[in-house]
Amino acid sequence: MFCGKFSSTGYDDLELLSHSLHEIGGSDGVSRDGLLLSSLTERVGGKNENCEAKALAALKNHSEAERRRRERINGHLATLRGLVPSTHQKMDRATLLAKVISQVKELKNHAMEASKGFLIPMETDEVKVEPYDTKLGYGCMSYMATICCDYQPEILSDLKKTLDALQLQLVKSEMSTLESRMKNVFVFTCCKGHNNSVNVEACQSIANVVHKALGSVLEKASMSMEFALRTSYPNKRRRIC
Amino acid sequence: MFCGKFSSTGYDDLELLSHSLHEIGGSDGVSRDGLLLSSLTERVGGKNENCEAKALAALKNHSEAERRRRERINGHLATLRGLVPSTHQKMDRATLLAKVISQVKELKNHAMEASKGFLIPMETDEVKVEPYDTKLGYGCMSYMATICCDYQPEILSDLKKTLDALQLQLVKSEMSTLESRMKNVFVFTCCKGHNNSVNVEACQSIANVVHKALGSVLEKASMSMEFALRTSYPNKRRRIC
DNA sequence: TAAGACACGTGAGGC
DNA sequence: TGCCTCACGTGTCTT
Repeated sequence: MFCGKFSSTGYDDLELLSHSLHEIGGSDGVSRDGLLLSSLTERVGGKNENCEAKALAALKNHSEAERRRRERINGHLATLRGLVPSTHQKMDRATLLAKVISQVKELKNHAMEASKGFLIPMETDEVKVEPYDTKLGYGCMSYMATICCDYQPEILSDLKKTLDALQLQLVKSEMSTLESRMKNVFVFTCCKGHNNSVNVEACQSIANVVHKALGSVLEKASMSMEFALRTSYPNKRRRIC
Repeated sequence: MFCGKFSSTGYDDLELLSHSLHEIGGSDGVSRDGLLLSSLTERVGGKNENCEAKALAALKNHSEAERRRRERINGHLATLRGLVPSTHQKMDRATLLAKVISQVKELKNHAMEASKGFLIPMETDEVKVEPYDTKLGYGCMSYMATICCDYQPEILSDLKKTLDALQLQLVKSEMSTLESRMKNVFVFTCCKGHNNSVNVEACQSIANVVHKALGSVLEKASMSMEFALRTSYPNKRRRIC
């Protein structure tokens, strides 16, 4: 074994090292630790003593550095475990990483959708809930819900209450009013359950519930509008333009 | 060594195994592989032959399974390397994971912001660009830009053109008009450059550019509004309500 | 040279 | 028992 040009400083932690090596040694009686130690002890007192000590110290440093590296990586993995939605924390490393990958892709899709353009309210009243993004994949499907009707001040709070009550996982929510009309579009997702597969029926039923809820918001609005028109004004007013 | 109650099927891949062991053996002449093989060959012909063979085969299986596991994990890591924004693919495993963590948190914040509520246009004209989310961290800062003014049909296309031209990384874009007023709010981010640190000056200059651009949109709008008022109508019209 | 990163084979422990 | 996952120390290559 070649030791190189060390400036031998004289310190000697051989004993300590051999002790720790014994401690961490395997249960096998003829392990290589034994080999190392014998080849070490038979030279004690020789001119290679420092050399061997250095090598051993280097080995110790090496394994400790490796341990630190492992700890760093595992720390990050633990953080990721906390970031992915999971039923329980028992997940093997590969599965965790796969989940992280799908999560990142999913979120990126959401971000893309969230930065899409404007919307213009049309003349006809409308409530619809339809599948929005089929290319999402990764056990996630999204719906776009639209409500378009005459603008009334109280409809906003009605709508907000309804959405809050449904506890949807919103991706985007856009509202615009134009002339006397308003249109609100929001996108929500139904992501996979804990069995990792999309529960299509559940999603569809959620979509139906949303549709119903929006329908009653619209109905309430048009009823109060009708009432207002009947009692006070002969015609629906529009902004003069 | 204890072998247990194997049903010895008679096959013998000892030769193959020892060959592969030599192949993967370290450069050290007295490695434990040598040890294993000697303790193996000296018993050839004994009643423990099958036992040893089994043990060796199990060891081989084990190491191969471990290799497959490593490959699986590394495959996922490679996928993640492709998902994080990076200048070059040379990245530490720990660094990669750290980046993934920040990316996930970042995207989650975006998703949260994207699902936030409504906005109401006020009476006074306004253009502002201000830091939006300071808790983002992870080398990412976001700005919220607002423009609020009288509604005019052409302002929407002006605004859209302006935003497209600036090529901002939009998080959220909300527009609402109420009475004759409109308000548009959008959130955009300036994420870290390739040196992993936020270029604060660059972000600020982008914010300034956005502010300027919105300012000219507003100016154009108010000028055309003024013109319309002067030429056609004595008073600004509002929807009667 | 030393320090860091990765792949490897292996022992331990959980079903 | 076998199979699987993880932690460990080490060899090797790169900077």
